[in-house]
Amino acid sequence: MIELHQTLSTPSQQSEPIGIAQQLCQALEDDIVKGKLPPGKRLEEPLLAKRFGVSRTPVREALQLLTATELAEKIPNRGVYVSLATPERLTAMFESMAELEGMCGRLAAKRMTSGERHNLEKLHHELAETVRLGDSDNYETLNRSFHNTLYRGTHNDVLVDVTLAVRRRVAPFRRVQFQSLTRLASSHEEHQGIVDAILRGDVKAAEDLLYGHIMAVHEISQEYLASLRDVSAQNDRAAAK
Amino acid sequence: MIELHQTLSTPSQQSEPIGIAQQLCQALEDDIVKGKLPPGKRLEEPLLAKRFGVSRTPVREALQLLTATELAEKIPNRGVYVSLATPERLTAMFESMAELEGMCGRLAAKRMTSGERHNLEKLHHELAETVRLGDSDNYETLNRSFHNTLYRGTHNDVLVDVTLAVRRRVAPFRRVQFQSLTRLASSHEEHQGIVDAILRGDVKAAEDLLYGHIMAVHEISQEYLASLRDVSAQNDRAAAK
DNA sequence: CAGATAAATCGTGTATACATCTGAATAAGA
DNA sequence: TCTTATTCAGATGTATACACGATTTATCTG
Repeated sequence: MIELHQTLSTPSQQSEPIGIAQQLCQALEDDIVKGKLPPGKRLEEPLLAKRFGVSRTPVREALQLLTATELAEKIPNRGVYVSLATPERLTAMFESMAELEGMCGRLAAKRMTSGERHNLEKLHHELAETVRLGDSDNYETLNRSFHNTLYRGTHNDVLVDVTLAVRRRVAPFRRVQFQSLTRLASSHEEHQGIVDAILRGDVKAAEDLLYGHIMAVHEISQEYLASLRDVSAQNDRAAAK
Repeated sequence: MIELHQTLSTPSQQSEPIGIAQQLCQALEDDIVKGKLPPGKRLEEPLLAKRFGVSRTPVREALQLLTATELAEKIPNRGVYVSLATPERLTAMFESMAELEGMCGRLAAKRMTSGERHNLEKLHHELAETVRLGDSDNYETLNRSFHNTLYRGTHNDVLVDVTLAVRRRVAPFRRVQFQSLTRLASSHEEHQGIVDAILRGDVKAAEDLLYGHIMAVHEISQEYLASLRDVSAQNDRAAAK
């Protein structure tokens, strides 16, 4: 009845020994993002335990990790439920992310060392290559490094943590943008302006450009969310049959 | 050998049924903040289980909650350790908090409804009363509501969550400011300016004043941290005897 | 037949038992 | 005596069992 996952281990970066709970959490995240687990769906421990072939203990741990990322919420004595991803909530997430990225950009433009600035420039050039090749997978990876470098440029570990936490939360909805090659190109163009602003220490421009850079993804994601709703509706119809 | 806690239930707000794990987490937080559990200290499950008279299961849950707040960090297969609270990290926390409060203030000044603005003013007046009476306990409670109202004024649930998360992280070090009555008064004076800025929709002023309001606590907390280090040093000497 | 109440069913919360891993102490060898 | 291997104690990771609570179904009463 329920489709079993053939393997829990992710093909990439299996090198470091990661716990079962984290793998379960990752798997559940993916399922939530892809709409297999619709918002509001109850996540029952015995079911998941059977599905993944483990006991309830690591499942509970995974669920707690999930709730920590706000992708699901727990009601005491009543189980864990997939969080609702309303358009309003999506807007709120992107606004928060945009504000945080802008903040990071402003501080980074002020504080980055010359070495860090050079590093950012280098990543930007490597990104150009992936755009030329249309290599969206590597673009996503390098793009992550690009933004990470910005965050760390603030020289504020807590701010880095906070920003990364929010990014994990929006990541599901950001990911879809990379499927469009035209978006890839315009994203890279925006990066150009950002890098310029950072290199010349233009605090205000860095902040504003980064804010816009994130908000540009907002609309795209809303369309994606709408398409998910269509899929969900289809599933509902199929289930009602 | 090890002093047992007489009760796990907190005297205040015991009304709502809260889980054991959360109570353990709270207790551990307090112990960490008060220096009973020094940074770097290993938190061993069997020990804590005995100490609180419960099994390892809820203890593990509590530790996971702790690590989610970054007050402790977990190394796979090697246990959970109390995070280090260096002066640099403290500065980073306060800077992040100040930036976030400023951000919230800016958005709140722009978006709060007249009802919300009125509510903020009302809380401000109630705070004035506690200052007059020197009632630091109620000041802390009302102060929390005051800032919560600001956060919610952004009309952005995610931003509220993020800000609250960081506040939980700095809360330990903010708390000490309320022990000083002079700080209570100056804190309230700063609130006055903030309320004025919000009421007249002065976006920039609200942001700047809130940034300063948080950073004012920074120095006080650094002194507190220094005093904690003294205590820790004394403990070390006593243990070495 | 509608509403309320009681019993059964199922999931969560907690405790206990077992497996695996880590760090250290000890023993063996050079 | 120092280095290295091995063993061993203890903690973490996982599985299983039990207690509690909630929800649902069935029964009873009006």
